[in-house]
Amino acid sequence: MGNQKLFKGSLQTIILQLLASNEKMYGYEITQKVKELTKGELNITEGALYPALHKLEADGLLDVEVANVGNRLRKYYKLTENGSKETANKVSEMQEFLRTMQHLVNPKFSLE
Amino acid sequence: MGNQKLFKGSLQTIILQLLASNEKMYGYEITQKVKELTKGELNITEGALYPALHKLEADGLLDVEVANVGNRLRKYYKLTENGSKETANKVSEMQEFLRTMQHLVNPKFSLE
DNA sequence: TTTTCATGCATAAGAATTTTATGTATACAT
DNA sequence: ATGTATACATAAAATTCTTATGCATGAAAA
Repeated sequence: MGNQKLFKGSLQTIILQLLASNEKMYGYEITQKVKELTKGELNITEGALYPALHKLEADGLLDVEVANVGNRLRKYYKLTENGSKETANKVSEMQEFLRTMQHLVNPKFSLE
Repeated sequence: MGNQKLFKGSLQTIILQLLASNEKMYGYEITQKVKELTKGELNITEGALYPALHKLEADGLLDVEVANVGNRLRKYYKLTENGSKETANKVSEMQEFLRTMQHLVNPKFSLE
């Protein structure tokens, strides 16, 4: 953490990209997966995650499927057809953003 | 533009990094330099820039020097000693952030 | 056995950062 | 005259997130 604020605006893209490679996931699973993949560097808070999932669903990018596992509730999310298209767009934008930022922040930038 | 929102939280770091490689700059110059360096991809708005500069100054990271050029006012900003340290920190955080995001968004991520 | 931790969902208040919309002013070009 | 570039500034609104709660199950630790 510490640079958590830098992730502002990238949560949707992260969720979509995870669902592009995992078919279906539920909220808590997403938080754990992100923590694992980033070695604890990024912790998605529930206060950010659940509203984001609801918005993606409202925008038609995700479908929900409620399941009962043991005595616990799970809401599995997966990409809709339109969600897959938007994922491709958003991931491209993210990569372009990363290239741009790297150009600005790279040490060799000092020489230009 | 389009991915402008992704830059949320990175404006301070961009300003500091520019001042780390340019000694002193004024607000309008910063907007033009960023536009040039990113080939128009990133446009810093004045409504974001000026409050950010004032905050960096208030936090003791920047010093101001007012100048008159022609009949126009310019406020030149430069890093304080403490500002240079903070720049190093923030740039490191940014690079760590970029690595993390690239790991999450990279195509090969789908294979993990 | 009671308190803590992990799982699993959710929302609301507040903070931080940005966009959008203005406002002022000089000066050159159309 | 009107627009465009330069140069500063602020205020209202939007966006996105953090922090603080709340509910509920179940296992482990104290």
